[in-house]
This record gives sequence, C-alpha cells and structure tokens, in this order.
Amino acid sequence: MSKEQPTPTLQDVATAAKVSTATVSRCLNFPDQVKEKTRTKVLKAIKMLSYSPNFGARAMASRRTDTIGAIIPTMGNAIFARGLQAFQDELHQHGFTMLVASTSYREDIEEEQIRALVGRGADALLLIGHARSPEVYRFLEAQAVPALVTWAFDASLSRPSIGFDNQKAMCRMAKKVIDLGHRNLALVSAETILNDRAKARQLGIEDALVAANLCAKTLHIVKTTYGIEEGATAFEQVMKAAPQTTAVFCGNDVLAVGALRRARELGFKVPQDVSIIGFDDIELAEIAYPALTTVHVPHREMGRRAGEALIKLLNKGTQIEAVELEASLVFRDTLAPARN
Amino acid sequence: MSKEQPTPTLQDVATAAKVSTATVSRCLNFPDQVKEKTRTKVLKAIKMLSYSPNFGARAMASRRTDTIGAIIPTMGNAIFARGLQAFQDELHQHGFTMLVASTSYREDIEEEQIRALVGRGADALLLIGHARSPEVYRFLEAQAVPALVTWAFDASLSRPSIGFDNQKAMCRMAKKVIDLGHRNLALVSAETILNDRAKARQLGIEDALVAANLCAKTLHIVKTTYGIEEGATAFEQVMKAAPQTTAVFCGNDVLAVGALRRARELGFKVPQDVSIIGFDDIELAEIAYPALTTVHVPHREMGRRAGEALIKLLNKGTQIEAVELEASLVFRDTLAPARN
DNA sequence: TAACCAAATGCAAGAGCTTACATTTCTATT
DNA sequence: AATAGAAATGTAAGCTCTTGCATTTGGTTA
Repeated sequence: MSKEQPTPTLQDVATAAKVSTATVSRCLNFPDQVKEKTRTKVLKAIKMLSYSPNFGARAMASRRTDTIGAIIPTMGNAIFARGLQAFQDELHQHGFTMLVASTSYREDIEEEQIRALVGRGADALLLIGHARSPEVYRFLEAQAVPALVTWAFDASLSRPSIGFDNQKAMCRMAKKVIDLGHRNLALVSAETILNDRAKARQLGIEDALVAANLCAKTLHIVKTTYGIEEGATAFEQVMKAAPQTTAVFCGNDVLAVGALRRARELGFKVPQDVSIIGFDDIELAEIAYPALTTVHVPHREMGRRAGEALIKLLNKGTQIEAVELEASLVFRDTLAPARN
Repeated sequence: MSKEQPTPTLQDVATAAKVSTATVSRCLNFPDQVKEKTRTKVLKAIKMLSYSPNFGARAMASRRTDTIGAIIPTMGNAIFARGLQAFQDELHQHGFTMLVASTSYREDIEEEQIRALVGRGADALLLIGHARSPEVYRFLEAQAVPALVTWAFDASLSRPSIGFDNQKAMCRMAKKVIDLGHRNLALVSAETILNDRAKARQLGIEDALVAANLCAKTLHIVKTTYGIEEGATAFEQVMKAAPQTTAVFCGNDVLAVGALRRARELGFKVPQDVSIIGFDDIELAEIAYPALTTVHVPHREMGRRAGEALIKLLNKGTQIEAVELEASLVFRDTLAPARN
C-alpha cells in the first residue's frame, strides 16, 4: 500500500460526520443502536471517503473475525470444488467469510497454511482427512482454534468429523466388482502416507478381497500423484505389469478418467476388456466416455453440514457432533462382468 | 475464539525468553539482526508456547500484508482453477499469500468480496474482466489498492490488463466455422451485462459474420447461466427454435459439454449433424466425447504473468504493463463441414 | 587500560478498531 | 414544569504487533 495518500480511517469518518469514533463503529456493527439521522450522516461520510474498515484492527479489538478457513489439498481439479462451494454458501448465509488455501498434498505446506490462516484470525478451520502430525493438533489447541475434519469419517477418533467412511464405501464397490467375476484387481492410488482417504480406499478393496476368500495381496497397486496424465501412465504400467487384470480401481475420478483415455488409446475396450472404477463422482465422471462407474461422495451435503456445525459451535458453543454420511455407488458404463 | 485460555502473544514469548518484545519481533522478521544465542532462546519459547503471530496486529503495525486477493466468478468448475493455481504458485514463490473469494457471477457479491479482501489488508487485487461499476474502481483508488484485470485484454482502456482478446479469438474461430460452410450459427452464452468476456465472444462471432458478408443478426443467441445442465437445456432450446442450425458456439467449455451431451441424447450426430464449439480448453474439453473443438486460453501463462507483474509492482513500484497473450484454436472432433 | 564503534537489545509510541463505562439528550409521566 | 429512566452518544483503555531512537554490550585499537 502506498503511503502518499493515506487510506481513510474510522477517525476520519468520525470527524467528517462530526461524531465520535464509537458512534461510527456502532453504525457499522449495531446500526439500530444509532439514531436514524446520525446513521444517515455517518453513512454519507463513509461513502464520501470510500472508507472501508480495517479488518486487522477490528479483529484485534473485538477478538473475533467471523472468518473460517478451509484448507484443501488442491484447487487444480474439481474434487473439492463442489463441497467447498456448499461450505462457502452456508457460511455466507450466516455472515461468515471463508478463506481458502491449498497444500498441493504436501504436509509442510499444509502446516504453513494452517499457521497462516490461524494468524489471519480464522475463528475455526475446515480440514480434509485426519492424517497429520500431532503437533499440528496441539498447535490448534494452544491457539484455541476449533478444527473440523471432513471427507473422512472415523468413529474411533475423539476428534469430530463430518464425512463418510472411505473404507466401507470402497469395500462395497469392490464386493460388487468381485461379484461380477473379477479376480485380478488393480488399484491406481495416491501416495497413502499422508492421505488417509487414499489409504482407507485401498483397505476397503482388500477387505472385500478377504471377505470373498481371496488374498488381499493379489491387489496390484500402483502409486502416483493426481492428474489425468498420471492416471493414464499408471494404467499403462498396470496393464504391462499385470496383463491379466480385468478391473482397475482408481483412487479418484481424475485418475480414472486418465486411465480410461489411455485404455482407449491402447486399444482396450472398456468395459469389455477391462473395467475401470473411479471415486468421487465429480462432473468429469459423467462426461467421460464411457461414463464412469464410481463411488458418489455427498460433496454438497458434507460441505453444508460442516458449515452448519462450525457456525453453531462459534455462535452458540454447541459442540460438533460427528456425522457419518453415506457414499453411494453409481453404476454407469465402465464396469461389466469379467471377461471369459 | 474462546477466551478461557488466551492465545499466547509476543509479550508472552518475550517474557518466557527473558528478552524484550522488540527482540522477539526481530527474531521473526529479521533473524540476522539477532545474536544466535538469543535467537535460539526465543525460538524455543515460541515453540513451547505454540505461538503464532497475530496477522492483524502485524499488518496494522507494519502497514503491509504480503497478501494478494483474487476474486473470481466461481470455484464450482475448473474454468479459473488452472490460472489461479499458476498465480498462487508465483505468489508463493515470492513469499506472498493468495486469498481467494468467489462471486457466483453476481455484482453485489463481487463488491462485497472486494471490500472484504481490501479490509483484510490485501496489498493488491486480481480481478476477472473489466466490467464493473466505476464506483468500485474509485473505491480501490481511495484505498490505494492496485488491481490487475485478467482473462481479458482491452488496449483501449487505461487500466492495465494481462489477458487475451476474447473478441478477436472468437472471431478467428467463427471465421473457420464459416469457412466450413456453416451459415446458420447459434450461440449459447452467459448473460452479457456484467460479463465482458461473454459479450466480447458474442461480438467476435458477429464480426466474423459481417466479414463474410452475412448478417450479424442471423446469429441465434440463447442466454443461460453456467453449468453442464444449463448447457444441455440451452442446446435443446436452440435446436427447437432454430432447427436449421448447423453450428452451436458455446460461451465456455462447461456449457459446450452440456450441449454435447444433450445433442447425443436427442439423437444428433456430432459433428455430422451439428458442430459444437467451446471456449477455454479446460480438462473437460479433452475428456468429452467426441473431444471438443475449442479456443485455448493460456491459463497458466496468464496466472503466472499476473502474479509476476503484481509482485514487481508491490516490491519495486514497477508499473504494470498490459500484456496481450494469444488464445489459440484447438481443433478436435466436434467441428466438421456443414451438412448438405 | 582507556576509548571508540558497531552490533545487539530495549523502550515506548503508534497502527485502527471495539466496548465498558460515563455522560448527555430525549421521552414520557406525573 | 419537573424528573425519572431509557436511549443515544462520547471518552478512553486496550487489543498485538513493528520500528525509530536510545541504551547497553563487547570487541578492537592505540
């Protein structure tokens, strides 16, 4: 900010309107505590000066910001977009502001962003998944900033979360796939170290395998980073290393769409030669050709509920209660009975 | 923020480390002005208390935030995602933080968000398109917050922008389409009142029509909001109202993908019966089937350059110079010569 | 050892706002 | 017309940092 022409302050407005700063402040925050005539006067001064309150000063003085931070792994694709939009809508409706930051799936950046948002006065935080160092949770506690985990649900944790059980959902899907006669399964997954959702999805498939009296170790796993191209490459690797594979699970729809494309390029008929299964049910899934069979995540519901819970907590101190939502299976055109 | 357990402040750290607040502050901001021994002591106290600086206070005292705000119409789809990611990367590399807000394409919300970000101390703003009330620009001026417009380029405006010429790009595409024998053109567009990009794209087609000695009025226009479903519905409307149409332009890829789907559902063969043309070249375009012919927007380049320019302005006062980037045409599978 | 200078640290004045409490101005009642 | 009590407004302290200037520390040089 250049200093040549200092930005107007509350004081300037007060002077211009010939009232005290307190009155101006009240005009802004509790309009009905101020007489109509005074208010008009003040509002005019505000407009005239193009005054805008300094958020930092306000936050400092009032000790609250009505701001909630959301930290997501990426904005680069649509995976979190819909849920976030719902979250934002809910907040906006109640006069809260959302601040978003993304981490590129990196732990160090996530920590940095958490600090940044807390420092910026976020009254609460929305986090994706449970997996992060205890130190982070300790920090949040020391700062007295409540955090809500979404996109995952784990009843065994004391920390409340609003989401769905990734493992259970994927397990259900895998059972269907096995029922269709598939025995040689593969999984294209994100790195599972810091991504508990990815990990849970993998475990889900293994559960289904075990439940069907098959060996969990038969699941051929290829790890990669997120991206359409990455999905394509991973698919190729899978089919090279394990040509007998008849069903390829993907950790998310983005990977799945990439796999789908490469399958076509390599001359595989989907789903006749090989089935491909996604996860998330984002727009891409429907648009892909053939349309992707995937696990539908209740993005909107999740975002909305998370917003609701956080607002209640902030406004009335109501403790957040964990909510498990249902992820449903969406059968479209990329899953068919195993060949031969 | 609950008050039971006050969050640690600079003062607390100073006391714990037995130094003055000034020293702690310098430890954080100018580490090499402080003796190593002292620094270690202070850092230990910081860690012990889980201290995190209060951003608002810092901003107030130092009069800069190293924060740049970006205001985009929507996060709900991928149109702005890639450009924004590039912008963010550039900022991050230089120690700046990006704050995002979305407006749902609504003028009132945009104004609100601009105020919110300015109030939050954004040192500068990234805006999409030129079209907004003069009052907003006046406000920005009064607050001494520089703003950079992207996603559009208009040499006739004094305000610098880094983007491409929507009109010219669309015109080039339309010329190609006309060259292929299409005479009955339609456009599915967003509302053009507050969306100068949409408006420019429409004008581009009309320019091409005129250049080919056709009447600009023959362009059949349907306006709708953004969304896949909306695109589908609009396509249906077009074909009902103007069945002789052989090429449907869409204001963006999201609409185009919707149109594409509905075309298939209605039994139109694309591109044999009708050609469909998008704009943006987001992931969707490539994934769609048939793959979408569209205008490629240099998202990444645009985001990166915008970041670069703003940082230079903030750090060295270098005035932003307008940059016109090239949008290129991407011919994939939804455009063919006109039928008959 | 005295004297000097740079480096390290401390002191204290703001930065722009909210809010508890004090004061003034109305309104209604007698 | 006097006055209680409510409503409106004002006063000033305090929120957490940064930073110009003052002071202290410690190493070098004569």
